[in-house]
Amino acid sequence: MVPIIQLIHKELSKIYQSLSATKKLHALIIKTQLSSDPFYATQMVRIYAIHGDLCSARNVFDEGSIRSVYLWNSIIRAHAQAHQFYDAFSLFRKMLETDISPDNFTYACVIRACSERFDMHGLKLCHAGSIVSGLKSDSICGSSLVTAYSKLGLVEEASKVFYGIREPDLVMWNSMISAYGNSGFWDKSLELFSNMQNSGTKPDGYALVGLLLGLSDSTSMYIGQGVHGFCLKTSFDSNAHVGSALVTMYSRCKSMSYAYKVFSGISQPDLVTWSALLTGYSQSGEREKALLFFKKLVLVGKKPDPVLSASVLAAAAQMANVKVGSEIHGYVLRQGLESDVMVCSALIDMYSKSGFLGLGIRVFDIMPEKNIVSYNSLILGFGLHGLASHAFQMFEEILENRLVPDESTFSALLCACGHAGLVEDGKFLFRRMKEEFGIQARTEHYVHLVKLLGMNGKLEEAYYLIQSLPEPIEHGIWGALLSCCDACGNFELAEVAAERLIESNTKRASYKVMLSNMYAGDGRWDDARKVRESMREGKVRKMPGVSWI
DNA sequence: TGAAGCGCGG
Repeated sequence: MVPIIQLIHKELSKIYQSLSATKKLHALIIKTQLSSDPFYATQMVRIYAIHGDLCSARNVFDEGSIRSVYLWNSIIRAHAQAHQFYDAFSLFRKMLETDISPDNFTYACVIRACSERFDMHGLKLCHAGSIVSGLKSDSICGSSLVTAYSKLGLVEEASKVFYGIREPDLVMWNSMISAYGNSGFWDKSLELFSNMQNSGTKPDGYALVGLLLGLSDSTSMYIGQGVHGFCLKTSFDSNAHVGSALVTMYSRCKSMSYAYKVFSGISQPDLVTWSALLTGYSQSGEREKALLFFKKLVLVGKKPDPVLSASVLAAAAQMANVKVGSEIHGYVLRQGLESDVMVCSALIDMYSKSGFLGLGIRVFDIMPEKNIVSYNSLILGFGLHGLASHAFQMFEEILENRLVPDESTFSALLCACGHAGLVEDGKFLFRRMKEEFGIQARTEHYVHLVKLLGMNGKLEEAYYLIQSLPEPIEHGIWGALLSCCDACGNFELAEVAAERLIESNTKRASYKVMLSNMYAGDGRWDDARKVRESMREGKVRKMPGVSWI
């Protein structure tokens, strides 16, 4: 090989060097007249994209090289990875007009882009296109389809793609296991995990993380323990991602002692693992511990990132202690994270929940970039302070700024209606959410709506609303009705709600306490005693030890 | 001499 080409290849392997080194290399390639060779053009596009210089990448693509499928793929990917979806898709369309056909890599890239911009229509088109191109049984294309469908909530479609492939490879198995896990079907992902092993494919860390993802409450913790056992046997517990997923799994199952045990067994926990533990403590009510671990992580020299800062701020928000929260605010400022949109949203939430809505508004006003999360935080803040009209003004602003309201936006607005007693506005908003914005109501929305009705003298309407829902009805919804009955002193309905809660076999004691207190308050001591006794009986429950693997 | 599909924390 000519020495200069050798030099270029040596430089190409050092791609993580600076942008200026990349530009020098580019100049060298132009000088040696290699820039029309699609290999070198592809390499330059890739390297410029790594350095975030999309303009130079695009110039390389536009300037005269022969366009191989590699070159097309590299420029489409560069735009897609930078979330410049418009450019990515217009290039893809241009490519379809040329003699070069897209291959499995091209489709994998545009399919992923569709899921990232929640473009169901585009996804179906790309899926169809890949079939026409003869990629129906391709596993690279297939696994990206499985992931994309499951990200858009269509697990059924994902499984159709999966079962259409005769011999799934490792990534294909993992994609489907994660798809089921992400959708909460842990039983199906477990079944697949076992099928995968029977077919002779050895699981890796991805499979285990996918499996652990679906285990999200204490009812499935014994499964999680089984998976944990498997991780120990196969030494996957020392894998950083598996370790974090285990910490998260135990945290979600409200079993912080296990979560901590796993955490302390990881030799070098990264920020994600720390954050999983910290969020676990914060969400299971042990806020002081969350703050303590935040201090510890700063002490061992870790530099919190925006996500971790946001989760410690959430712990402070729960404490409703502005002193703690503003200390963390100071820390965030010193770390230079004050313009991060996630951190700012957490600050808004913390200040408003600590009673300092004005400070939250100030953070909102000066933040350089606002997204739907920051609007949601402020709307919730206005709602909590009884300022429903301000909350609705913010909603208008969201629409004016062409942002898309999400589930949390409506949840916050319904909560605002509840605090201000705006029954008709709340009902209207609930309808708009479904009809105009196509958002399916979730438990939290029903809880807000039931409370809004129940607390404003419309207990029966709330009851009929719950009656109209398909089974199984989340216990939180009946719980909301029960607390309204408690507040209004309606025993008749309270008993119905309590009965349904007991039927649903929820372990939460607070409902029974509420009912028992209601009876006691009315002097119905026998009834109160019966409820108390049933609590004592129900309490003795042992976690069955089962290994599913 | 080339690219790529799957993972944890808000």
